Amino acid sequence: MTDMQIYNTLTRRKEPFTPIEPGRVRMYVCGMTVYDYCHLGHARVMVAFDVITRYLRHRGYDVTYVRNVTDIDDKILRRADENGETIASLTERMIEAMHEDEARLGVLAPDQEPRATRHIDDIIAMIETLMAKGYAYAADNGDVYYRVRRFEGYGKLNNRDLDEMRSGARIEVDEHKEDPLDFVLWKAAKPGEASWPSPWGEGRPGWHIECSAMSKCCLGETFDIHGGGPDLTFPHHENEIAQSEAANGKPFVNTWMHAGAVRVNHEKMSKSLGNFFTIREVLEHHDPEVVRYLLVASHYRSAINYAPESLADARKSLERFYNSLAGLSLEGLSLDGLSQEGRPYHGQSREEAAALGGAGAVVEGVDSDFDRRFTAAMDDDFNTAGALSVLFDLARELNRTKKEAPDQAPALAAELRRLGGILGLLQQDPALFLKAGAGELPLSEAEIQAKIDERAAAKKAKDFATADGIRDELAALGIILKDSREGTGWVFERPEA
RNA sequence: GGCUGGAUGGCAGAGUGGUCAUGCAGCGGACUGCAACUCCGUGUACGCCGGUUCGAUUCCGACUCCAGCCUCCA
Repeated sequence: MTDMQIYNTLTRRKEPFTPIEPGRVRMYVCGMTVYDYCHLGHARVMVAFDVITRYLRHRGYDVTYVRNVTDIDDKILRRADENGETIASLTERMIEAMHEDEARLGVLAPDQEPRATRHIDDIIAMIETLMAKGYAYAADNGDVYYRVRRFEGYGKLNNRDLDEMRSGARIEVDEHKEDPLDFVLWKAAKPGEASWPSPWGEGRPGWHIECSAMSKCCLGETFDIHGGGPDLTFPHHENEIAQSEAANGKPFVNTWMHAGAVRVNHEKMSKSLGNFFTIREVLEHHDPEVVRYLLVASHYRSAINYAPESLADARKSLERFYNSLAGLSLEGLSLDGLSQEGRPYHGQSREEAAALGGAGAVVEGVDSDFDRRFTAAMDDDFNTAGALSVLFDLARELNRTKKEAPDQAPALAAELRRLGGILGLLQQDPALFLKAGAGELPLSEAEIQAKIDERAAAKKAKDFATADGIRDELAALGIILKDSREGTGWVFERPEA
């Protein structure tokens, strides 16, 4: 078995992956600030680390996956105020929506999902440690700041030089800070704002300290993997390093992983640019697995340029897989889209998940070459694109086998689904995916069947003109008929998309 | 200005110092009443200029262009 290689943002190269504790991986990923619905950029991060988690588990690691929720923040205060609702009401709604989005995309729930507002004590304790060690100071406005120049390694994640950053112009000048680069650890509350008591007065935590405190709380002072979106490397992750290593006196994280950006028209998709698509918007018109496929089909670190047409391509690729699986008995295999281990999605109990089973059973009697190639691709920094190319080979083999040695086909199909499941794909019922993946049907299934019967009668009477007329009529609605030995089936493709 | 990445065939997207990515689309053939699905075959693709090398898309250097970060952002 080969070693896994993972690209480390800190060292800027691929490194052999060796967890601190053999067999166990502790991973922390920066999650969402819950003031609005998640967009495709969030989906990228969710899916990327979901695949990473699934694969690490598949490789036998006991993974503890922690992803936080930032539920107190300027934008949350403002949005709640605009909406005329409480902060708790807003954040609860958004967290629930986030869980729905994730579940639909086949993203497994993290093992822990700490919220900033439930870790205020941990945050305060860490700030106190930083002050005691001289890394933080209380300003006369009630804020507490981190003394950036005091931390020797500051800038190491981003290869930044402090003095050059100063000349980089866009640093806010603040008379309360000793140095313009210092960042806030604790923000004094303005009158009427949500706040918590602290040794420095009423206030709330700064964004960066939350992650240092919560990761320590959930995973310890040093852990294996820290991940997040591409725009968090600076300053957020740089500041986390400064806080955690200064406070704990230990290395913070061994491997830093960052997902690639999602772009629209070659610009970053982001809330500040206003060019974002929410997950739920996209899922109104597309099968969630298609969206997931699109994200999995390129490497997690590369930027992807989102265009609605790319979803049409993704669907066609998935149709290829599902066509190869179609018509086979998939008995004994789950059709639920669950993880290999029967781990739950949000909103599902472990018992429910277990009852549905997992698709992870090892398939006997299948040439392990596909598994070997799949594993080699995934071991190389989670090369999902390379892994998918192996699955396409497997699908082709399956299609041949269906014709030439049908009795061996189910085992190959099971293998395809097993490997696909590691990527969180190919767990649907093929017939259902092919029939209804693209949205509302223009006709009911019964109506379609009636047309098919009518056409079959015409065919039997060798009235091909009528038969073809019916087929064309349905095709115009996006319903594509497929004749086979077992009868006529159909798939639905949205006509204009 | 500083720091990161990136530039691959019509599109998407892996990868490699020298006979294969892969998917979609196209073309030829098989199957089919005709199709769809599927199978077989089919493409002098690696931004530009130098260098190293027997040989570079792959390594090195310069250049051009694109994107991200340096301000909240996944």
